[in-house]
Amino acid sequence: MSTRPVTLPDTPSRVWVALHEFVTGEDRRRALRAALDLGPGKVEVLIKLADGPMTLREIARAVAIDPPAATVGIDMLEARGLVHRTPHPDDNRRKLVHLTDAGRDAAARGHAILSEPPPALTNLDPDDVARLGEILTRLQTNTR
Amino acid sequence: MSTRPVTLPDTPSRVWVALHEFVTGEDRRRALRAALDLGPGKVEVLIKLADGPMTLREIARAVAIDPPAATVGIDMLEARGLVHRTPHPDDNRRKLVHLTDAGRDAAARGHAILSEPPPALTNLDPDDVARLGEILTRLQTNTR
DNA sequence: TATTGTTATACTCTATAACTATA
DNA sequence: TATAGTTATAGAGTATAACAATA
Repeated sequence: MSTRPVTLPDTPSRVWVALHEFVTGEDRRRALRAALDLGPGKVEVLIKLADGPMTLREIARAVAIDPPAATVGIDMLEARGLVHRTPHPDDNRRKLVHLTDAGRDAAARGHAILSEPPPALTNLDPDDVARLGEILTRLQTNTR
Repeated sequence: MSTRPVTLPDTPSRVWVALHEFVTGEDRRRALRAALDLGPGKVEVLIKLADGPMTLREIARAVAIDPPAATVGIDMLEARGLVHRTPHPDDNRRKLVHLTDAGRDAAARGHAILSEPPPALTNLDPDDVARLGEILTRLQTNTR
């Protein structure tokens, strides 16, 4: 009787689970909390705002939260002096959220933390890194 | 004057950011909430408990939370009838947390949701899936 | 009427500190 | 004295519903 391997061959499902484990194994939340006292969602907002001001609605859509959550979240960032609101020039209902200088600094520091690859990836064979990059490019264009 | 590409070559950092975007783009939290009314952390606990009972301490370590958070979390799962506590046979300070039948069912359904690969991955060339699986295996053994 | 932002409210998730019971 | 679990408390994060102002 031949022994069969316990692990299945590489199916999309198995690869998906492994991908998730690898990515979420790195605890970015703790790193961001320690460095900036902000969660990943707040840092994500700051980084998006680095490209220019956004309305509350746009922020909510960009980070997949509801409008009330955006209001509360921006309230907190504003209380910390990282963003500020101005009236929208074309529509008095809307408000534009801008980064302050402190917010721009926090966005840059947060981006640096989030861009720091884990050692396992840094130590990976450069050919594998290149292959991985190519496959990811194909995945990203594979919306369908 | 030659035009240089805007994107940098594939560095570990760029690959890391792309990996993260791909993985977290799928909103598992909403899917789990809709199907089971549980968050990813709770489902993760249920799935781990499917391998056998664990003490509160073991659960806390396994999902990287503090002991009080484990107590509160298990309280909630117990109130929903998904787990139950029994005294530890060897040590009266400890308690063992077991899945109930309902908990085992929820763990299975949660595992199915978490294992469901996104369309982009399902549609990926099987050779790329295999390559990706190999690279992930090398990454996982690359702890250093 | 529809849209933008807000307030009120509630629940989940997690952390720190202090406590109880047991080893 | 050290460990396992708990309680109390606090804050971040997000959701739903109801509301005000503006389009």
